[in-house]
Amino acid sequence: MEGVLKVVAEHGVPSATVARIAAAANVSEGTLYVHFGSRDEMLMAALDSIFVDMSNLIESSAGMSAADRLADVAKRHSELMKTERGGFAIPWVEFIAAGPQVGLREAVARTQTKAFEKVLAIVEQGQSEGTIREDLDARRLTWQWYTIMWAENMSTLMGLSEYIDAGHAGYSLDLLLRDATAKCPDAGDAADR
Amino acid sequence: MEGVLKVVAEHGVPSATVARIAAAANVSEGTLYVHFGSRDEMLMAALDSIFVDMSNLIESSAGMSAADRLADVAKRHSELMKTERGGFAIPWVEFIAAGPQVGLREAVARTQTKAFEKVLAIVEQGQSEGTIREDLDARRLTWQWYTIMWAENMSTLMGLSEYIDAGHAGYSLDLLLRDATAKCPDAGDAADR
Amino acid sequence: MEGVLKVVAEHGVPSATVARIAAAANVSEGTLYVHFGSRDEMLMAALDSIFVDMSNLIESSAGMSAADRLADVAKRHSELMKTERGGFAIPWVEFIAAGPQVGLREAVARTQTKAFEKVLAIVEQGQSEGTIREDLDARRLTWQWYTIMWAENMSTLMGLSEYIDAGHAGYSLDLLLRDATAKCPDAGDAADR
Amino acid sequence: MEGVLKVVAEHGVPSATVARIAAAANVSEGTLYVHFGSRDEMLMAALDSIFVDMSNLIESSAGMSAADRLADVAKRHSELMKTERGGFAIPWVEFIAAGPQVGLREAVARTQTKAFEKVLAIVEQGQSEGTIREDLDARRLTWQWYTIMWAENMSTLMGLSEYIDAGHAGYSLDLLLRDATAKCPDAGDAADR
DNA sequence: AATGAATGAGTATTCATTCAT
DNA sequence: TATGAATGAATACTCATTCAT
Repeated sequence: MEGVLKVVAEHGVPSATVARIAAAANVSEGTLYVHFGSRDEMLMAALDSIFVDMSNLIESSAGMSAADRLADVAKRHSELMKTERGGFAIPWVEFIAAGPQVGLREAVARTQTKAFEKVLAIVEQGQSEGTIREDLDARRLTWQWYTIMWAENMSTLMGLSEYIDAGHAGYSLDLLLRDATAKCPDAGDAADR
Repeated sequence: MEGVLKVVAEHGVPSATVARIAAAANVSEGTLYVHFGSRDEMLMAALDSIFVDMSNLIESSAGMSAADRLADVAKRHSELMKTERGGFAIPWVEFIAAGPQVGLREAVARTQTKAFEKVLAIVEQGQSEGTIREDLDARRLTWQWYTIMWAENMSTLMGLSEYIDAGHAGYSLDLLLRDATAKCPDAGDAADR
Repeated sequence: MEGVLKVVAEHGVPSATVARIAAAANVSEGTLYVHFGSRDEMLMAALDSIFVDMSNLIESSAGMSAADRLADVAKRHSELMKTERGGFAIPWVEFIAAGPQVGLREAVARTQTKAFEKVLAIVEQGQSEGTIREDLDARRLTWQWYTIMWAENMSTLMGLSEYIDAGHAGYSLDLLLRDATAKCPDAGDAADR
Repeated sequence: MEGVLKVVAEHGVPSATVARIAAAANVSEGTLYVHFGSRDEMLMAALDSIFVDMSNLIESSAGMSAADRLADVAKRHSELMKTERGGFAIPWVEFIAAGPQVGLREAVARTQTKAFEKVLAIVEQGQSEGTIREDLDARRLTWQWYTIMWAENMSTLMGLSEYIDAGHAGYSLDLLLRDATAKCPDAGDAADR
């Protein structure tokens, strides 16, 4: 149900009440329970929809080289952060914080893992193409890439304008990608990786 | 009140109800209101207590060189992550993600900013001591350090055991600190920074 | 909701709690909030219902002469006072004295004003019929009539049995109506009125 | 305790909490319970103090003729009505409406009865002096006088400015006192009374 | 005698869920 | 299938009262 997402985006997870979801979806509360077993299921459905958005974001840059794709996805992620409620990123962190009870946190972890695999595929493709250094650990590089995305989420959530305005995320990403695409890494670094 | 932190870590901010806090603190709900004006005040007090813990963590390593201190603080942060409830880090992210409530998010941002200044002071001390490269932007370096800490928080919250077990945070930190302490940075890198 | 009135009459407005109202109405507290937005709305609805009862009382005597109607309404009011909970009069005074709350007092004033107009209409009808002296100020006469009704309410509330049993209200009313219907008022009095 | 009255006057009976009373009296809540057995006892004490004010009002006009005293007391009552919270009259009605539970209403009735006796004494004194017609029933006349006072209380409570501004109470009182002091009542009236 | 911290029952209100229609 | 009235447990907060100091 798309109404769920609208409400989550507008009110946050704790205030996404069944009444509000029903109103947003233009159905009665009872009807919601015909299609979902519980409010948690509705939230899970919203999380799935977030994952679809994430996937689209990651896959929409097909056709570019792997490094360009990583840069492009990160750039569009940054732009998303600047929109009204931070795109799907803010609801996503709210899901994480929804409390360990309902199983929402585990669902987010699963989603994160699936999204990780998608980015990992890009990195591995880059390595097989030869645009990303093969001596790097693909999983490690992908986690480093995510580290930067998470930091962007966190700073947006906290409203740390200095972090966002100074472009620290973009800077770190440049560094990461430049190193990953360098044809001749200096010996010392390469030995460690 | 330390009971608040326990409940926030266990249930998340939205489910940190007054009843649960009272139970965790082994007092009645009414008693809580003798000492705090509202649930929000309780949460704020818990946040303050988190900041004190953060400050202690950062300052307890006095006496070492700046780079060693950054590494030491990060190491103790990592260890904290592995304890029962992730130390103060889990409540801290819970606070951030608590939703655009009462101003909790803003309070967290203020706390983060104060903690940032403490780490920044270490970096600047390192630069004046000569143990940290002076050509680096101290604020940027501090944010990079925090980026890694945040990632550790997030992955712990989500229970991403791969990230934690593989020591990605430690690896990134090594990279960051090695670069920051390098006596003779190669020309290309130095020019950009 | 008539249950509200019962509770107000039994416990007074300050003690007309939602729990008691729900019990009196034989529904759950939650159900009350399906139909009313707040406790204040419940009280307001009860006040409206009181006004309807008042209106019915005033209008049910249609067909008589104006003076007879005034006497009849007062007589039925008196009888109401003697019933279990003083009819609607006790809740009504409870509302007045409820304290400078939500605007309950103002709502009572509006109700009183509307009820006043209904009695005033009877008086004016009597004047145009010629059964009530035209040299009297209709509004003043109506207020005098209400003064007697109020006293009956107050004495019932306080349980001043002497006032009620001795029929002081009926006596004062007789006096008022006899004077109002006198064909040839003595000159001195008429000049003042 | 004078603090009680202050709080009752400021907040009304239902909001006259023990905490507020303690604050107004500059003692701790515990201390209040050293001197009073319960909040109700505090309110009773406040009611007694109201009675003292009432008595003072009634007795302060000693020295005048009985009819003048009745007029004088009523005049000062009117003036009291126009002050901030209607002098003691508003708390008095609030006590009546406090609900039949606590016994406050009965206490008010006793107070009213005692105050009635004081006015009755004036009337009887007037009859023995010869300034008030001896053929009138003293109790009835006193109740009639109270009827007017009550109406003033009620209209003030409801904020019925028309009633107050038009001076209906004063008018009715004039009528009552003129009739009560008339040397030679016309035969018809006298026969009835 | 005076205190004030502690309490627990009670306050209005919200909300996920059920179920007869 | 869709509804929405009904529910009751839970929510944050208040307050009269007690009692160890």
